[in-house]
Amino acid sequence: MKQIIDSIIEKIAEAFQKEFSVEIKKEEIKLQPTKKEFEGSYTFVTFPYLRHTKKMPEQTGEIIGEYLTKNEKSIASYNVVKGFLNLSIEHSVWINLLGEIAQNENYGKGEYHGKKVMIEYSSPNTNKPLHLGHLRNIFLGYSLSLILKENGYDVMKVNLINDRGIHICKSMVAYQKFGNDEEPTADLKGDKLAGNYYVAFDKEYKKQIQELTEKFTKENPGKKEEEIKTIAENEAPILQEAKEMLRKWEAKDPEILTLWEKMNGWVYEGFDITYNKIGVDFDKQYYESDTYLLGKDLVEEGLSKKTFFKKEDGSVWVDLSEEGLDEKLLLRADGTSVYITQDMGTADRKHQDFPMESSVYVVGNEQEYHFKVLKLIMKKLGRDYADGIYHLSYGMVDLPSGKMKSREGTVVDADDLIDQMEETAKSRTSELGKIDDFSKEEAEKLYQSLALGALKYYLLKVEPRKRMLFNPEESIDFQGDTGVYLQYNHAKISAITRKAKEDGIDFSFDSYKELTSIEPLEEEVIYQLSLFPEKLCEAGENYSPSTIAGYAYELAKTYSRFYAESPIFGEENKAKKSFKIALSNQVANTIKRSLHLLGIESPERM
RNA sequence: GGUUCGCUAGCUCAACUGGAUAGAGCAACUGCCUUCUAAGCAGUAGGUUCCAGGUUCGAGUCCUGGGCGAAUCACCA
Repeated sequence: MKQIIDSIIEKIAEAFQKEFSVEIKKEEIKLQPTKKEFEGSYTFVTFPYLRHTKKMPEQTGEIIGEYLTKNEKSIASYNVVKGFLNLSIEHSVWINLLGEIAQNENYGKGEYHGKKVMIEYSSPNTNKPLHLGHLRNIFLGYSLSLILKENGYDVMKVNLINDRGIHICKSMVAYQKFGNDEEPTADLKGDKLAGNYYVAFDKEYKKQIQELTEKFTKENPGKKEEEIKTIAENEAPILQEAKEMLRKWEAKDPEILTLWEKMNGWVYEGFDITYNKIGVDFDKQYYESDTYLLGKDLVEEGLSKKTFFKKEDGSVWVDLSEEGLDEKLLLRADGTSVYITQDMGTADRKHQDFPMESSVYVVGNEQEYHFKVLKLIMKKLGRDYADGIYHLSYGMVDLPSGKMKSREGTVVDADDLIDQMEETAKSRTSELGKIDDFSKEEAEKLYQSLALGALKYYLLKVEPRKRMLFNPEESIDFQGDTGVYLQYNHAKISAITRKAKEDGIDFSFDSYKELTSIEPLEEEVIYQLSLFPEKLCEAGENYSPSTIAGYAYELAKTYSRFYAESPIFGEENKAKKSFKIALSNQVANTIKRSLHLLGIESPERM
């Protein structure tokens, strides 16, 4: 379709030259889709050019429209409303276009250019199971990796696992105290087990704070409540134990390391089950226990380049006030590193492992400041990849009761949610009774596809930066603008192509290329199909799976109208019947490709 | 307090990066299954796009000021 649009634009430029004697650059001329209420497919807006044409908007439109119908054979007719010139395209152009799209199964796929991009997502802590917020992160990252690959990138998916630190020690301490050597079972995955002890730690910690506060208040009647609370929080014995454990861990205490490895191993097994179930994977895993000491040589490098500076106490800082930010600590006075130090080192390590032009971090929006700083620092250190650092920031998933908090156990657990949705899929499906001949395995697989389809689409259709509200009381829809609707349309069309093949109907381009006329809805469906390449491209440029979701829904909706009004196998005209089947088949293919880019499967039957 | 982000129908979200009468889904109401899958289709109703100015042929979109909400500005990660 691009050639046709380009050709029309060229002719518009020509019209300006011949009719108005003005030179307008082709790049300045834009066509936009015609609004549904008006006749036509593409619209040219005349307002910006009136100072050149020195004519009224309607007149300008008429003159250009007249010129185009005479000189551009793809234009069938035109109409001018106010200053908008609406162009209708010849039916034969649409028919040929369908043929072209149908013959190219990679229609719209970006040419492989080999530019490297790394996408980091998921990045879980090993002290708690995955919840709904993680799912938004994971689905975004995974979908984005597919979208960029389809746009011709060489993509590396990585997971940076946060496997050390005080929070990990908290669940370990609680396990030591209350665990009684409990082990994961079929009913209790390893990540769930660890998560339970993280919650147990918090419970005990709160209890101790309460006790200490009461005790201190008695002992120091005059003291401010807040001060006492702060002291209690710091002095609670169980927290001291966790801190002590972290010191031992850093000193490589064998007993602690054994416990750490054992518990983390359980968690990884638990995570793998979930990753596997939701159909995502990674090309490489990084562990923070390997990377947390990195970055110190970068601090040295920065000092010698005088990019960083040392304060009297020996701590190292960078001054970002020119960039409108503050001074930022990079190394503590005792020589230990902070969060940003690690991330600097990790950025370099990643680039050594995979020399990428851009590096995408799928991380929640509460870390926007952190990544802004990281990018600036790496730039100051002269890293050429710094410009390619991109923080794909997304909003939190909130519950009606507020924020999800793992340590308080107020989260929507990922596994539970998926199980629950599979149940819904199961009961809906059996109510409808369309797959009674399925084997048990086939049926289970379908429920899973539908449950994940609904969930992934639900999380991906919303623009990432918006926070979203999830109400567990109202289950995720299977109707309307949903993943299931798209899957349903795919399955519906699959039935048509199955029947066509059984009946031995040819629906290749040859079978309908003689057709001269098509219906408006058919034209609209082909128009939608022709948008796939630009939508794919746009999704890649904006790192935006929601673009694909919105596109697929529009396509399916347009097709559904066609499907409802226009019987296919009842069609008398043979060429027309073949055309309708080809059109349907192409819609199914495009829906399938779009869903695939969102990480969603397209069942043949449902 | 500074910075960033968000605010569109009762609810959840769109709006092709400045275009025409702001669109979908859910919820409500009306029709449509003896013909290719009704997890669907068609329709009714629902709006001061947070407010006030400005820029221009044209503003939900850009600028200024204000309101509400969130995040962040840690020697936590």
